[in-house]
Amino acid sequence: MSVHTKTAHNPLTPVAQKFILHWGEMGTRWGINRTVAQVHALLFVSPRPLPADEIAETLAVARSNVSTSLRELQGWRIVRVVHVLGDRRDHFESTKDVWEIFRIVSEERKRREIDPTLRVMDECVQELKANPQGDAYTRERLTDMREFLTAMSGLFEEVMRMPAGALKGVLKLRGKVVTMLGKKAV
Amino acid sequence: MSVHTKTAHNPLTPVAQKFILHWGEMGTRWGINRTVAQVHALLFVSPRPLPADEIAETLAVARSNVSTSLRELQGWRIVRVVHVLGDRRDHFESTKDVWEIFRIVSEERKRREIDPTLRVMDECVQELKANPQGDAYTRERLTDMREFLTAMSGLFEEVMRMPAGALKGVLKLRGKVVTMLGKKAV
DNA sequence: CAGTTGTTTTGGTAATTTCTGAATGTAGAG
DNA sequence: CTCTACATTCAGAAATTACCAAAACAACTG
Repeated sequence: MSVHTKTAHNPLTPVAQKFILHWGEMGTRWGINRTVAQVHALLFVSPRPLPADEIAETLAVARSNVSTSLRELQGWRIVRVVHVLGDRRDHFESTKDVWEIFRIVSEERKRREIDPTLRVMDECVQELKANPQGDAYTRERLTDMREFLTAMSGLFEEVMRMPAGALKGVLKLRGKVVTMLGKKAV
Repeated sequence: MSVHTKTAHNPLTPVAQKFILHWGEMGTRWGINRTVAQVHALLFVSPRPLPADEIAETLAVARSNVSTSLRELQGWRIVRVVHVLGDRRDHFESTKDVWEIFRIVSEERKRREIDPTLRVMDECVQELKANPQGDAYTRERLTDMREFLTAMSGLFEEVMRMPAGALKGVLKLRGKVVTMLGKKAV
């Protein structure tokens, strides 16, 4: 049984551990399950794809928990299955490009959370327009909010469409671009 | 006792209710307590500052819960106390400018969540530099991540420094700016 | 086909978070 | 000073969420 131990017993370096734990905490703050975030962190720093059981062992969580987390991460499209020759097990690897990760996760959250909100706001404004029962103020506020979200949403979409290496460019231009925008905008 | 009922029994219009409920849900998704988000939503659409007990009644939650939530919102600096003549009670009002709300909340979250992360990343990279125990790969990944976060953080700060009305300007320029950035960046 | 390996589902438990009601604290009014 | 209106704090109840272990399921292997 444990003759040909496939799981490589890789006991996290202190630094990797530190990173993974912190990433997990951050996850919880942003409404992401701690284990999910930890699995992601582990895959992110891992030089090779890992099989689920190794992840479970390394993070000391239940095998099933890892399975669920991996599913979730695949849903977020930042983790995918790969195969290793001579090993029947699925292995998992994370997207390594940080801008790409950011882009995908942001888009996904927008789709799941902002877009529905926008729809609700539209409905609200619509309903208030249909029968303006005196709450002109509320209507004004909701209209404001809707416009803001629509605007941000659009801007966001454009930015996210930028190629993966683009951030560096933006950063080079930084100060200038922003002050320019600021001036024209005021 | 209930002779001079001060609480004005304002039973939310259907639309306000819809908005408040949705806002509450959204809050939970972003790691913000549902009640906190609801209180904020209520104050946001309310044409006048509201006293805590009226909020509690309108949202049908415990008075103490409202107290806590208001405290939290004041911590976020998007709600403040005001006073109404002839009324001893504290009244609360929300910032109404949507860009301002976004700006403040974003800054606050950055300060509370991104900045500490950045610190941890720095430490990690530092430690890996000190004793490179073979995990060159991890080091590379963490360095990447740190650089990314630093960059985003800086860019973000600049954008957030833009005046409240600036978003409109950005939006007018939208397409152009982004494609320009995109081009120079690739 | 029987055995092996790996994944997913399920039901229940543990941990965390949220919320409440009662107690306590505070300040103006009489 | 005392009474009352209002605000805050806090311990525990209630609800939610995360987690595990076992069972069911699926897919390969020889």
